Amino acid sequence: MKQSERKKPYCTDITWEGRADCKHCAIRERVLFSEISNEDLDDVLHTIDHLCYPAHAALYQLGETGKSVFTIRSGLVKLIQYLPNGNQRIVRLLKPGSVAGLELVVGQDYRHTAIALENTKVCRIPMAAIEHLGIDHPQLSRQMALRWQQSVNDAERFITELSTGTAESRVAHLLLLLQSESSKGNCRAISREDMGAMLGITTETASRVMADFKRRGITQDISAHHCQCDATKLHQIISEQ
Amino acid sequence: MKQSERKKPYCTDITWEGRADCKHCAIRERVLFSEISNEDLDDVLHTIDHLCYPAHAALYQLGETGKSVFTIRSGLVKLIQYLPNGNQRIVRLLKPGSVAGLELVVGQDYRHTAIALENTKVCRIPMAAIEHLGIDHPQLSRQMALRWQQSVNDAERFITELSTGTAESRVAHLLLLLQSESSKGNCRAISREDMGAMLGITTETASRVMADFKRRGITQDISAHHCQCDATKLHQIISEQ
DNA sequence: CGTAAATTTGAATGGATTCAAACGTGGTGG
DNA sequence: CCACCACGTTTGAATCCATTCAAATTTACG
Repeated sequence: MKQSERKKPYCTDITWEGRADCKHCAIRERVLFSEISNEDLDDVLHTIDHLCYPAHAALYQLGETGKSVFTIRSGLVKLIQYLPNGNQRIVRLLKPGSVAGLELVVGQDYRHTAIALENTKVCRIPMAAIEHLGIDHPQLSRQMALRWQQSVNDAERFITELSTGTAESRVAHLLLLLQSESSKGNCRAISREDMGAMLGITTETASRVMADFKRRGITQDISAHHCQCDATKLHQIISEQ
Repeated sequence: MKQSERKKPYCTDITWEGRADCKHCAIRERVLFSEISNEDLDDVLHTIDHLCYPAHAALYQLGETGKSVFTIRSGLVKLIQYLPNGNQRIVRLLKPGSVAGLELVVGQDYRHTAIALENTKVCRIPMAAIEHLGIDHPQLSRQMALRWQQSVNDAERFITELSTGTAESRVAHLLLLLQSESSKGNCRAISREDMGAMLGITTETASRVMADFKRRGITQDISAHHCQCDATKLHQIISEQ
C-alpha cells in the first residue's frame, strides 16, 4: 500500500470551489443532468457542490453509507476493492463525464473506495437531488442508464484487456486506454503500484515491463506526469500474444 | 474452442414453450416486470415468448443488432467476449432472475455472445415492449437500474475473485460462486474449458486444480452434472494466499 | 540538501503454460 | 449389442514467465 495513502487516509486538502453552475457548465452535455431543463435544475442547484480533490484524496470509502454521487469534471479517479489478503485491486478508472457512487441510487452502500489519482474536480450531487428530480424526469433515468451501461462496459474491459494475457500485453492495453482518455497522443503517467493493482500483477513486474518499453522506444517520457506511446507498436505487442 | 459450438454455432433445438404468462409466473417477483401491474402488462404480453434453449445454444451473438432482451427463468448462461488471438473470455454468468442484453435499451448492439451452459428457460422480451412500457413506468426503470447495478457488481466480482491470485484461489472462488447459485450445498459441474475461460487460466491448469481438489476431498462428484464442495476448506484455501 | 518513497534491477524460486500422450466416456453405426 | 471414434479430461515433462526477496538507484519533497 502507498505510504501517502497510509499517512492520510482522509485527505483534508479538499477545496470547495463554489456552488455548481450547471447552466453554464463547460461539460454540461456530458454529465448526468444534460437533458434536464434549466428551470427544473433550479430546485436542486443550491445543493450541488463543486469540489476539487488533490491526488490521493478519497472521495468516499468502501462501505460508507453515503449521501452523494459524484460527477467527474476533470482528472482521474480509481475505484478500488480489497482482497482477502489485504491487497487492493483497482476495478475501474473514472474519467471526466463518469459518475461515481451510482450504487446509492439502488439503495446500496458505496462498493468501492474512490481515490483521486491526480487533481480532480467533481460535482457532488446529494442523493436527495437525484430523488427529487427523478420522480418526473425520465431523462435523468436515461442518463443514469447510460452511465450504468458504461460502467459495465468499463468493468468488462478490465476483465478482457487488463486481466488476461501476459504482463506485456496487459500493460500495452493499459497504455492504450490511458492514451485514449487523453486529448493528445500522450498519456498520463501512472505509478507502478497502481499499474500492478489494475493489471493483477506485481509492482516489480509492472516496472520491468515499463522499463523495457522505454528501452525499446515504445514509450518515452514527456514530463513528470505524461508520456508518449507508439500506438502501432502497442497494438503489435497485443496481437502477437 | 469447443467442438460442439463449432459444429452448430446457431443451435436450432430451441423450443417454443408458449406465450409468457407473467401474471402467474413463478419467478415474477424476481424479474423485470415485477412491479408492473397486470393490467398494464396486457398490452405487451402477447409479444413476449417463453423459450427453452438446450446446452450450447446461443441466445444471441456479439455485434448482432438485436431486438430482444432476455430474462433467465432457469438454467445458466455465459456471456463471452473474444480476445485478439481468437481465444474467448467469459465475462459474466447469468442465473435465474438476471437479464441479458440490457445494452439494447441504451441503443448499443449486443456486446457479448450469450450461450446456455445447460437447459435454460428464458422470457424473450422485444425491445418494443420495453419502450412501450417504459414511457410511463418508472417502476420498470427502477427494475432495470437494479439489473444494471447487479451486472456491474457481477463483473467486478469476476475481476477481484476470478481474475486475481493463484489458480487454486480462483477455482475456489468459482466453486463458491457456483454453489451459492445452487439451492443446496451442491454446485453444478462446469467444463474445464469454461472454467479456464472464466478464470483466465488454461484448460489444463483448471483440470489439474480440480483433480487435486477431488483427491484432497474438497470436492466430490454427486452426479454427472453436480458436485459437492466443502465450503470451509475452500474459504481456507482462499484466505491462505 | 537530506531523507523517505518510488522505481529499477538482480538472482532464485515457484507456478502456470505448452506440447504431447494416455485415459475415460458417451454416442454412432455396423 | 458391441466396437469404435470423437471429445473431454487427466497427467507428464520441459519451458517460460511472473513472483519473491533483496539491494541499488533515482526521484520527490519538506
